[in-house]
Amino acid sequence: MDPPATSIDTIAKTCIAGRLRLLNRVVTNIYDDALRPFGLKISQGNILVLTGKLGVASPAQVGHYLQLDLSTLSRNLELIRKKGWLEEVPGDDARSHPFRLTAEGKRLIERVMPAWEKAQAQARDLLGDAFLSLLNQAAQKARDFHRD
Amino acid sequence: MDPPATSIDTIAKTCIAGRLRLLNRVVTNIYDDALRPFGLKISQGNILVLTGKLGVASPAQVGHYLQLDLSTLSRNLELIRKKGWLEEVPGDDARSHPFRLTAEGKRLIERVMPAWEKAQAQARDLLGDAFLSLLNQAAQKARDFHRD
DNA sequence: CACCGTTGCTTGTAGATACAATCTTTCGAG
DNA sequence: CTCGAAAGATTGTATCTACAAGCAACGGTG
Repeated sequence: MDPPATSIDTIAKTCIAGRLRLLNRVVTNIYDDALRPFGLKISQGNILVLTGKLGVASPAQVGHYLQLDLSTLSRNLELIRKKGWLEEVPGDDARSHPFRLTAEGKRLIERVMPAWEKAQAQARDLLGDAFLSLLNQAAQKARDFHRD
Repeated sequence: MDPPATSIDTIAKTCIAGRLRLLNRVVTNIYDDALRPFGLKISQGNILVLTGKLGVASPAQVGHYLQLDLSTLSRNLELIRKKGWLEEVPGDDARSHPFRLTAEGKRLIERVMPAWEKAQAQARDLLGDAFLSLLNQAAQKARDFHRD
């Protein structure tokens, strides 16, 4: 018979958050290493490409799609704006702060594409195709996940 | 014929880091919400349970197993020590700073177990069992992943 | 049109993360 | 034994993350 597992053993061996967070660190580092020559971090890159797809984007839109807290996004956007990759656009509603890619931002994305592809290939090697296809489904589901 | 996808489209639709990071945010929030009544974050919880399994742990050991930068770990450990859940132990080598769980730290883990189980069940529902089994393999592989 | 709740976003504060640089201790070469 | 490189960890700086609180603008109700 197996002896009863302690709480410590159970959590250490099975915690989903622990494994997902570990993987997140490793994979984020792969992309950040690849993009470092361009002064871009993948956290910012993902905001840029989503903005590019939206054309004109609002914080609320981007925050929901990336499941990113608006207070986090607010400060991330300020940094990206300072780098000249995003610009504000006037909105009809005075509360809104819509923004879009600058020409420089679009050029940046083209320039980093080869480095991004190398990182993507490394991540694919590490995780495997089966994992990746389930990752897509899970991310889609998580976008519609709302706490309480 | 499909029109050729732009760099923006390709990255937005396929970036592994983007999806993994989104999932990491959602899942981390699930656990942090569940553990908040105890003043514990899952980032600290994972360090605690690993330390519990090791008995006496070194920063290098924990950093490698969690794939966590030592500079990050150094400051996380200081916070956890201040809360009384970890304590330093004397080491033979004056360079080393080994540590272990305190009695209070062990009690904390027992106390949070039901809340952790609820979060774990929510995460399992969100991700699905197929994903979780691949997550285990990938995390194991990532532990042996070394950059450069 | 005056009030008041809601919406959209920013600020205050705190923890997590990593790179670069630093510091002390240890160990090996000579 | 001395010196210099390596090991083990911390400190300086910057970014990412989220909760709580706040602020200004909108919109409906009377």
